[in-house]
Amino acid sequence: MKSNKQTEILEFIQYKIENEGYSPSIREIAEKVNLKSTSSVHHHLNNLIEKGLLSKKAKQSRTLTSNKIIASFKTVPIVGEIAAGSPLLAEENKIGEVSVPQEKFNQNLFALKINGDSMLDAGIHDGDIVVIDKGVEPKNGDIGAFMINDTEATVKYLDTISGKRFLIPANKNYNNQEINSNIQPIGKVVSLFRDI
Amino acid sequence: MKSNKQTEILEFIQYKIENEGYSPSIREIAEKVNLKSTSSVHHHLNNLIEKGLLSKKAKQSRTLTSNKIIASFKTVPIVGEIAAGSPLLAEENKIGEVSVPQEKFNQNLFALKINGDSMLDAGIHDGDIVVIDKGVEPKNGDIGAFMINDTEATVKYLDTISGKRFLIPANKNYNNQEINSNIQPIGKVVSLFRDI
DNA sequence: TTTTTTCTCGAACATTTGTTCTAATTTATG
DNA sequence: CATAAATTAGAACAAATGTTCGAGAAAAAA
Repeated sequence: MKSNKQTEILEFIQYKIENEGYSPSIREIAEKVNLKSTSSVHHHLNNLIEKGLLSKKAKQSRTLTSNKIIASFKTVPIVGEIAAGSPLLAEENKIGEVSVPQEKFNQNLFALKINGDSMLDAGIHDGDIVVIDKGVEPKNGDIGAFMINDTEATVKYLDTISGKRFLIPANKNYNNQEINSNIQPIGKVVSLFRDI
Repeated sequence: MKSNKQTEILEFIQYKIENEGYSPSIREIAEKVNLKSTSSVHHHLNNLIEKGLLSKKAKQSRTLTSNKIIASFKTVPIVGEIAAGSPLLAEENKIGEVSVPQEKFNQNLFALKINGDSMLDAGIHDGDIVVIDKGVEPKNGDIGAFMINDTEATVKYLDTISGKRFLIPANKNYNNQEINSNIQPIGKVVSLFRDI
């Protein structure tokens, strides 16, 4: 009897949930941690629940959930270059998925792979993945995603200069672009991922 | 009968798993999608399984799992400023957690919150979270994390100049720092997260 | 329409599963 | 050592749950 039985049980539950996708039954736990009786497991479970380490629904099978901060995630699609004429989020434009923590997730999120270095001075590099919230209209000073001619998505600063609104790159080698009817805002850039 | 019943069922299962942490029972599904018989649900479940959209263990309750690419994640601790004398990953230094996709996860990962703008030109901003792999020794040209005097963690480029090894910031306002016995490599920076 | 397929219902059944109780055993405590 | 507390075991029970079968209803196809 090396380590604590309760720890053993807790870890098995967490392992099972992470790897199988569902909680073990009491008898499965009993077998795993070498307890001959379901009531022994029951005893430990109640103990763990009292300590606030576990939760479960009474009289319902396999409803154990670990209260350990096991973040829950959702994935949002990553789009790359936009095929001419196709809607932004068309399946053909999808090049992958990126995950965002559930607490930040909403149905308006998607991600865009950055192509080029026009936002380099904002710390947004070629190949970075930016997450965009379609539900938030970019305001002056924000970094937003914009659709140009329905075929190209671009990420730029938005700001007003002398009463006119411009897409403003964060790179001196690129020029400001005045917003016209060919440019539609998509949403606001809310986070960034990079593999180094 | 507006939308497809199977879609309805699938979405309920996914919703339930994501929000409650465990799969619904067949009767719970029946009630939710307005089917009076468990066998009706059973029928649809088998259909969904045949289509490869669901999996379950036979004769075991609440073992439905969605085959939709719901990425699995693990969290790694984020450390901020390092308390003097305490080891890098001491509990007191931990300021949060960040998640990495399971396929990239290994036990050597942890994250560091960037303090300052010494790596600005590498697109690493103040407040960014960088993930560090302790199992990978930074090589020349890599961005690595280093421990200085056992009290401060820093992220810099590593390179050799005239036969000597330096920590090299990505910002002209900061100076190179020659590596001596007070500077220990921690690991290589492998990814970056930013909330905008 | 007729035929076929798909979907739904109801009921019954077999297992799995959580729960409870008492007692034996082990471990800690004085 | 003696006592108390914690742990484990065994059995039995009640409830939840998955499964199956037959038949009817609805929808689709011919």
